[in-house]
Amino acid sequence: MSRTIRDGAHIDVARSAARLFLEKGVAGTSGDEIAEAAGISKRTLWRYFRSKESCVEPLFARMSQNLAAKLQKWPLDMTVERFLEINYDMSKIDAQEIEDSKLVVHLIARLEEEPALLEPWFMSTRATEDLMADVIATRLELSHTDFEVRLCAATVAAAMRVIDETISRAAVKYGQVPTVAESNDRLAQAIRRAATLPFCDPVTPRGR
Amino acid sequence: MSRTIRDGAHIDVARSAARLFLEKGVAGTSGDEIAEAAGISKRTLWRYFRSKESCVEPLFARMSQNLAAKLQKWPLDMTVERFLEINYDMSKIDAQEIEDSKLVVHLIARLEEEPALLEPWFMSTRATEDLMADVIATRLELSHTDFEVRLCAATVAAAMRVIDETISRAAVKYGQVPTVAESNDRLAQAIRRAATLPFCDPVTPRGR
DNA sequence: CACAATAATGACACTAAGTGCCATTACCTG
DNA sequence: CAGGTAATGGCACTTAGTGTCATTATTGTG
Repeated sequence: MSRTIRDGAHIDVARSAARLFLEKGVAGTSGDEIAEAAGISKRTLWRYFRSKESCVEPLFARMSQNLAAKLQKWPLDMTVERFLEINYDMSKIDAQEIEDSKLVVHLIARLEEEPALLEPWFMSTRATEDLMADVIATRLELSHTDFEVRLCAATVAAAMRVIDETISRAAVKYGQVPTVAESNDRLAQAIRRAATLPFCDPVTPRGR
Repeated sequence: MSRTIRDGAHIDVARSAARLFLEKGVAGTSGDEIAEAAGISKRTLWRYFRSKESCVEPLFARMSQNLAAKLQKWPLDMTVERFLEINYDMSKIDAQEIEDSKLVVHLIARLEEEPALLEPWFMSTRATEDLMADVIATRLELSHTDFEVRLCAATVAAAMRVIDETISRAAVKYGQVPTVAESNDRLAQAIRRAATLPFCDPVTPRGR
């Protein structure tokens, strides 16, 4: 990103912030505490983040980027279902990433009690939307600024958000942890149904 | 709402805040200025709103509630297209409401330059989502907490948001003001395409 | 390697957002 | 009119967030 800021500096802070938020609530956590827990000065914290709540955004962003990285490799001649099925797991060998996922799931599960977390969560959904717009535009050979593409990206991102919220709540509050295959299946179904453009099916590069 | 707070006190503040935000930007407007412009004390302002940005929420909310009021009267045996066509305008005789709409359109058109306004805007979308969940649930005789209903409400609300953003930007930045009929048509189409459940078509109360 | 340029950080003072507390005022009820 | 409750205002206070500048780390260059 920038020239010399250590890669991962922001997400390290995000992890500290997330743990504090989960432990003591957003209102019960001060910026100073986050800075101290992350081992940076107060001043640097506010250079990294525009607000206390936004400190957790890098965690949400990582999930998006993760998905993005996968979707980059989605072959044009494959359905979403098949693609997600094949890609199920694979990359999730990193222990850090599993830990991050847990934090994210707990944060999402707490959205109702912690409305302050809604802002970063919605910002993340917005980022996912942009991401999906690129994916859709690429598959259908359209511009990512095209109205139809924006519309489709918005509905799909919204569907993904609902899936995330549903699964996270079920996991944290009712202990219903689905298998990765189940989650992916549910996600694929929701994406397909939410889509307003046919990007979920195989597409043919040149042909009309 | 509450026992003695004057009805419309909040939205009056919202109007003052919106005008100031549009004139001098969010960052360039202080809470004190908003309070002064609205003729209330600083202290009361912070009792009304949790943050500076959220001051404009009642304006967004009014648009949602407006739509909600209409949708309450959506007959079960009518399509969205027809319903919106029939309801096009009608209620918009109130001068105040036209003024409010203008403010909202300008606020939405400025979302890119004023990311601080994204939070209240997303909150409003969330409210619309809840609203649509009720409409969908009623039409399909389901619970508004049902996963399928939530999913559909989310995609539809997202579509409505994109329409609002598109139309507002086009109007403010390129002077392309569509007729009410055009807007409604576009809205109906987007809703229908975004929907994951068949609530846009006539539904039969008891049957099946 | 040394040195200059530039980017990142920290320290500290400062502004402004937002809260706690309590006295005062408006409103509703009997 | 009296008395209870809800809303407001004033003021002190906390904390989120910024401006400024000196210091330190990093990178590129001869």
